Amino acid sequence: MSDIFDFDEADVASAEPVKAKHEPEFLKALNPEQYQAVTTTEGPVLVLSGAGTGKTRVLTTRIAYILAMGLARPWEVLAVTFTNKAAKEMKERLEKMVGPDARSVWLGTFHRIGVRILSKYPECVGLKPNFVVLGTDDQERLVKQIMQGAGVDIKRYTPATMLDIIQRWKDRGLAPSAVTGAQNSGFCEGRALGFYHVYQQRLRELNAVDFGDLLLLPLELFKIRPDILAGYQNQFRYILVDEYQDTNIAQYMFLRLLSKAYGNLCCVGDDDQSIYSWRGAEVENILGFDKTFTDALTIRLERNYRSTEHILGAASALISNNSGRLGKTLKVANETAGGGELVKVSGYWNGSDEAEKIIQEIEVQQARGTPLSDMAILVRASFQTREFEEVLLRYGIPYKVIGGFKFYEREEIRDAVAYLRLILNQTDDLAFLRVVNKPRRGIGDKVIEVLTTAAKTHSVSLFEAIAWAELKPAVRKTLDWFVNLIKEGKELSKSMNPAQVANKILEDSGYMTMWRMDKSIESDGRIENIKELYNVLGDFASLNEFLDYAALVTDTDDKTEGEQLVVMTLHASEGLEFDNVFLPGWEEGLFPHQKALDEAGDEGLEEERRLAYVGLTRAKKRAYISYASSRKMYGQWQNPMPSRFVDELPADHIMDCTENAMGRRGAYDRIDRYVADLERKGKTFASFDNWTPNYTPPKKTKRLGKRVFHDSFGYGTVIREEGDRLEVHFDDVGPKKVLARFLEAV
DNA sequence: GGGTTGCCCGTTTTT
DNA sequence: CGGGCAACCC
Repeated sequence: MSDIFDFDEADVASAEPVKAKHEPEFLKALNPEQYQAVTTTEGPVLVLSGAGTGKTRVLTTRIAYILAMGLARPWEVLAVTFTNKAAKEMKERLEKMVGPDARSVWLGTFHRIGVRILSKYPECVGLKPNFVVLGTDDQERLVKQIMQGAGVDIKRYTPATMLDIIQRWKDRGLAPSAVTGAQNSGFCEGRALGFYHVYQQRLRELNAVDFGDLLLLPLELFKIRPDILAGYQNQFRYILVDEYQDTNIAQYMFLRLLSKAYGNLCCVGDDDQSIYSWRGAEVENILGFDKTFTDALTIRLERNYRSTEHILGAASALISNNSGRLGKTLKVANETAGGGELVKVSGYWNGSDEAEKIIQEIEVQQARGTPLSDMAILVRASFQTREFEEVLLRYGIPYKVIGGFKFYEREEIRDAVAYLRLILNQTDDLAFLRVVNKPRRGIGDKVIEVLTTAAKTHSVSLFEAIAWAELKPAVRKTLDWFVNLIKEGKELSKSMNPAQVANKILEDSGYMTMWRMDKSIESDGRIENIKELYNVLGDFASLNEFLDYAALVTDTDDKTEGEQLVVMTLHASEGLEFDNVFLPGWEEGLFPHQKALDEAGDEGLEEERRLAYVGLTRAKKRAYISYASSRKMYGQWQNPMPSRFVDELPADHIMDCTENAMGRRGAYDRIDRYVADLERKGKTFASFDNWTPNYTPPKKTKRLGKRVFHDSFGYGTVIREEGDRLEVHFDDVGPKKVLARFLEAV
């Protein structure tokens, strides 16, 4: 598993590459545009690659072509992706085409490439070898510490927001000294920039970097050391970039710098699939490619090999509502009789109705021959997965929720990794703080304070400070034991494999016992996860090697096993394809998401629309869009309107599958709700013979019996409610009818 | 130092 | 409605 991310260090300087005379056979499999994208090796090239047009094929074939033609040697080619998954896939496909040479190509995520460069010259940017890459939780803790230390009201100005601001600066390639007054955020009375300074300083003290640094620091390095930059510029004859629409400004600067000597930069992407602006991606990179790179050639891949005409027609019409596009017209490469099935659009009464009907349709489709693994439910927000999980469990259908909680972000895994980090490196203060009192050993804030002071006066790490600090006997005993434990682990790691070391340390420290004693429902899962970690560790020769890997990998369990239905967010679906795709929750407020509209206005709306486009274009044969007229969000029933995206779908490509006779359905629904209400109150439901369809259930029965406060009448108890009109028995003035909005819950 | 209660707030997520 | 966190109490 680690081998995917290793590089063969074959950068041996030798003579020029040897050029070949004949075109390789594999070019014959390409269509004319793909052929052009592959063989136009010189100069800047932008490949606008629509959904399903064979972008990965172009990228891998292009590298294979460059190598086969002898235009460069493997280590002179740099290919960057966003995700480990994409890198892995590309590497595997390349290996099939060119054999072991693939291992010498610089192929990896931006971050992985960044680490590789930084590991070679750590001192130039103030790092020591073996620096730590921080996870989000460590970053946030650090920011919080800094802000609290500066006396900031953490509730008013949250560390998460602060960290976000820092990240946006880093996304733009701005070190603290480069942020100008105008770019400083108004956040926290303009103190944000100051915190950024301190944050970077603290990172260096801890010999740590965050994800943003993996790009920012190489850029800094190139600035300070033009000789090193020149070395890389001369090395990389050809640079390729995947998912260019998702790059941020720092990544753009990185690519621009490195491609300067040869100018052979090939970016592949689709502006219509840019869905990550909220984390710093800059659509301008792709929109302005031909302006920033002079003489750039733009090649459009518009032949779609994936979807039917109806799916493509619906998707194209939808995305045509966006302005500021580079413009592509997707054409079906393989025509189907009648254009395939129409996109089905259904309205349902509520979220659970929607979930149930979708699962039923999935069963029908499965019976008709589509394997579960060729179907997917794509949701806008992760809370939507819950409703589907409930139904899937009830129906006994194997499924997998992708994304959500990542393996390496789980508490128990971060803890276990922290133990390992500390064993390898006793100056890792963050790891120390994480595990010193886990399981509880009676080491609290006070002891940490003492250690921090001792560490400062003797300029050592917290772990080393234990030897110097003045401690109460009981604490002394515990900490000496802890020191011993870690040192013993260190000793063992010289002779044992990482899995054995981890097992020993997690047992001896009492960490495993802590979870075994834990009665909560999650504890079994946590123990399982740690066992899974032992498995992963078994693949590594040393702890060091494992930690390098773990820092940049967030998921091991994204792969589905056999016959499983996948449920995931639209964001996570980018780059994937399925026979049948289900797109629930197309409702105003949810999709487009209200927050996207509030925060980014029209831009936000367009990004939401691109997300819808991404979702639709994942489908090969069938797409199902649906919305519910009532949905529980934040514990409250909402009655959203169908999404405007539903209206934007062209009539000739869709079929309205909403069950007819809405009136009847309306009646049934109201009865359903009434029954649900009765059940909630613990009553049984007798018969709805007497029920007229006009019955409207009271909106918020849960206010009954609640204590409330009224400005003029004082405290009281709700005794009856009719919509917003409540009858309250006030302690002082007796029963009164008042409007809910004049009351405060107590 | 550890457990409990009460309050706030609520996207998307890779590395 | 529920999770996460901070203030509060033992």
